[in-house]
Amino acid sequence: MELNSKQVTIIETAEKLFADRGYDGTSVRNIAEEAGINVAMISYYFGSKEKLLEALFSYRAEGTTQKLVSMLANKVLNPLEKVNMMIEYYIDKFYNQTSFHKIMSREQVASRRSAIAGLIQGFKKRNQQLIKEIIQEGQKAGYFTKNIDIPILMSTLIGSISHAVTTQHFYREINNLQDMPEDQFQKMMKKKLNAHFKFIFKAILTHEV
Amino acid sequence: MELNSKQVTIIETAEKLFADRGYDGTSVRNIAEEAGINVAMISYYFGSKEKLLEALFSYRAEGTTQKLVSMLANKVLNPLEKVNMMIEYYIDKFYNQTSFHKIMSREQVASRRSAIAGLIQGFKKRNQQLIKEIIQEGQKAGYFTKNIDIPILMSTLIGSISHAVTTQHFYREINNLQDMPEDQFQKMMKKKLNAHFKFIFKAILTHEV
DNA sequence: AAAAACTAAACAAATGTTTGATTAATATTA
DNA sequence: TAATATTAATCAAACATTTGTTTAGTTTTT
Repeated sequence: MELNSKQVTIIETAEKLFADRGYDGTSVRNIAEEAGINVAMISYYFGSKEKLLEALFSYRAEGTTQKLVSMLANKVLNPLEKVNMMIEYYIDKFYNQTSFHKIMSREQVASRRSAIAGLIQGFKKRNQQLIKEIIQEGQKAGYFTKNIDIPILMSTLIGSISHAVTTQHFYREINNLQDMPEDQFQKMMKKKLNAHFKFIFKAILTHEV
Repeated sequence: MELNSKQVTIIETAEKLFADRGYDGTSVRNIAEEAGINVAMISYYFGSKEKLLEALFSYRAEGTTQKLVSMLANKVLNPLEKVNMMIEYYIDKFYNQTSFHKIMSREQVASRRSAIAGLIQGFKKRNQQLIKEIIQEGQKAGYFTKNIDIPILMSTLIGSISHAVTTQHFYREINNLQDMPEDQFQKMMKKKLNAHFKFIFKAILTHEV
């Protein structure tokens, strides 16, 4: 879908507001006001509020799977290095698109918007298939142990990162880090999460620590 | 807060609807209709829709910390056994109160309802403190390694379980398990998650697999 | 008789969407 | 090039519903 600059403005404004207040907690007038446009423009460009959400999903989805595919094709990296790259990729993705992932994490709990549910289902299925291939490659090469439950492994990765990122305001308070600048906090968290998950995945995949 | 049976009906109906459609996606008339009561009864008993949500949180929160405290006090179990009990406890908790945790996981992403945010913050702070004590006990006794990042460890546990439970409809589809009866599916998932997290926690806490 | 529980109806405010008109940009013709 | 026609973009206002809450009265319980 081709988007002009005004459409992008609307989508990105909606993204911010949906992330902060939820889809149902955000009115089209909120979006219009924040984006500095007339309410009618939302219907004019997207048809409806719900289709705006779908447009947002399409907008953010493009190029997601691509990265994983190129990782899989890499012939230089061994399977564990690929897994580590995947971990880095997901952590970066969640931090770089926090607003979008807040919306996504809410929508996937129980989306009454079936078009969105279908899109999310599609991402998940596709990505999980790719990761399965990376892990199976490692198993064939004798790097990884057999009997790895990939859905649960992915749930651990996605669920943990998602939880850590979307609730970081709580962790700032719990650990008295309210005054730490955002970029510094993020840098710290990224580093910690990377080390943490690389350790966990190595333990699970190789049974070595 | 003392609750009569009608108030409990309202709270539990609201819980179900909030979990399925979100707080803002559920109207007081939805709740009234589903609960078979007059709309005015919600204001009459709880004051407002938002205070109903607060009442729901209080209703479900009671006795949560209690279990962890009694676990901590246990003198027979060694620290790793305590950690394993905690894992079992959280997995059971999420499965037994799925609706509530769906609401909670949505609210903690970014709650505009400060009273709720405060309550969640309270739970988290209290529970994390208790778990910290269990782990520190294990470190003093020489069972566990030093330098364990408890917030990230908890994020892994809570985030993963929460994600697995709240998105289990996706995992049914991805793994073609749509036809498996709910209780059988849950039993399977519980078993898998238990084994998975006990393995992970042992690896992190003891550096042994 | 007093208090509590319950109800239908009304309230104002907010919701997503459409209408009908106006302005701006682009294409076509003279 | 200048004038005109056509399409796209923008707007304020109106639309019908739906929202959470309150009122004023009735029924039930104590």
